[in-house]
Amino acid sequence: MSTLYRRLADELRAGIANGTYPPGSRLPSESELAERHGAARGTVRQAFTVLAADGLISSRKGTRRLVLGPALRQSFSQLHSFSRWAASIGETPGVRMVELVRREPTDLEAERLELSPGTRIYHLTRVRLLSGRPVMVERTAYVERIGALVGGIAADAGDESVTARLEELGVVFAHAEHTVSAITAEAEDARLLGVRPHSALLRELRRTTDPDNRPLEWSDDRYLGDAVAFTVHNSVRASTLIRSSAPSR
Amino acid sequence: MSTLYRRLADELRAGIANGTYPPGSRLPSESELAERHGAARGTVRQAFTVLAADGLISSRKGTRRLVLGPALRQSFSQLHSFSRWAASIGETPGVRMVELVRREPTDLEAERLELSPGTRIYHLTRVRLLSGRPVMVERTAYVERIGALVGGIAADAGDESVTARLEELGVVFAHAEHTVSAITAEAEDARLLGVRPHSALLRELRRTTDPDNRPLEWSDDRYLGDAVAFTVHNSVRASTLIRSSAPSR
DNA sequence: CAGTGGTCTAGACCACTGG
DNA sequence: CAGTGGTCTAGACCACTGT
Repeated sequence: MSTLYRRLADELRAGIANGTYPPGSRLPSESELAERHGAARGTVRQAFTVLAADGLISSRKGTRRLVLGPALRQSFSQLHSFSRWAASIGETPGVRMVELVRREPTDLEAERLELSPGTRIYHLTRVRLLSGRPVMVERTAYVERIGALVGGIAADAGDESVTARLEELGVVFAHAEHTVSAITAEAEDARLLGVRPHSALLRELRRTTDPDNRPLEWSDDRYLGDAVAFTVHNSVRASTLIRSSAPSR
Repeated sequence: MSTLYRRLADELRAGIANGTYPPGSRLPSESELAERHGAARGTVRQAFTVLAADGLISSRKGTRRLVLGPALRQSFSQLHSFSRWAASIGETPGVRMVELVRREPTDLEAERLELSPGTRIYHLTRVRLLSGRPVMVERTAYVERIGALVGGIAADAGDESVTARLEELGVVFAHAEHTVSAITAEAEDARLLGVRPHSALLRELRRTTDPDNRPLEWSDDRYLGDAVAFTVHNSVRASTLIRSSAPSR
């Protein structure tokens, strides 16, 4: 379960968060940490790699690692689940169910979910609330296997997190691709969110896959323009951000 | 310069791009690659780490690594430079100079650039074009040291890339933080981009720092809503994406 | 110059996959 | 079951930093 390098990373992360290693300070050297924990240098380096991937520290040959700042980053699961994200920022998540149907996929859905001809999908439309205020319209297509589970969940769970329940049922969300663009509110968007048509919305197209890269869901989420922003850290060494020439349809 | 693990990573990346390892196929095992190149297994693993960070492959205990797809990812420098990005998608970049001034920073600029009291900034406003069409308004504040160089560049370079010239002059851009949100076009935005006021724009706030995390520039870029989208790959293991509760001012 | 991180080697044991 | 990736050790040499 918990490995040594992960425990070292957690300890360092905690030290950054609690002020032991404030932003701008230097972390202990690899050899010092290795000796202190009775670990090999390579293991300590694995721990540092985790923190660097989170944008918490930077490193240069010849000097100890520099602390950049406390953890702003949210975990994959917070990014994936609206409910968890809401909880992490101290807001109360809410849901207004709009529709759940089982139907034939559109061409776009079939392509993004890599469906064989003839298979069906479950399509869920909901309005998500933060402390009672509508902030996002969610339109998600689930592959049939997952959608069958969603049917049972969404029916009775009220404002519960679909993501959390699916994970309890053994569904593993491993990778996601998020495409963010600006869009003008359509009539239905405006009605569901309680804003004027043509208001500026932030659109997130999300495709989530399992550990073997098999698609699980494909979602078109539209946020109020002033309700949300997405932040990315990148560096010369590691980056996952792409700027593409146009929103993918 | 070029290290063994980077050469291995490049070779594997090329194999994925040219069809030797098509999406969905499995890569050679660590031990096989190690033996074939006379390298240690740890070195091969370093190479795989690079590809995984780019979202090109996934791995699970017990099976060979899976090829996810060809490289969609753009490099840090393409993300950082509009001109390089334009070139990478086959468009001709253009620039319309609006203003370059040396002045006192606003409070926000002073904070984001970590300025000492009394220092000044250079503020550059430009309209960026793709194949002659205005697609983005760029408003960038440079720290004084960099701005002095920008003054010379922007004056005579025409449609040349400021970023590329700064790098030739020895400025090293190492980290960046991008925050993306939706915003309504203000009067000046609408005029510069040739759209109606209140159109939906995609706003990118960008803060770029050097290898020691010292701020170099802080920019507010506003794209036509249908001109651009940002895409992020993330996974349970590595992610750099944040969803924050509100646009940072 | 001593200290540091970057790279690389050559082993080891384990948990997991798939036939 | 053999093969694979995940973790970990214990070394080594180098380039770079800061004094």
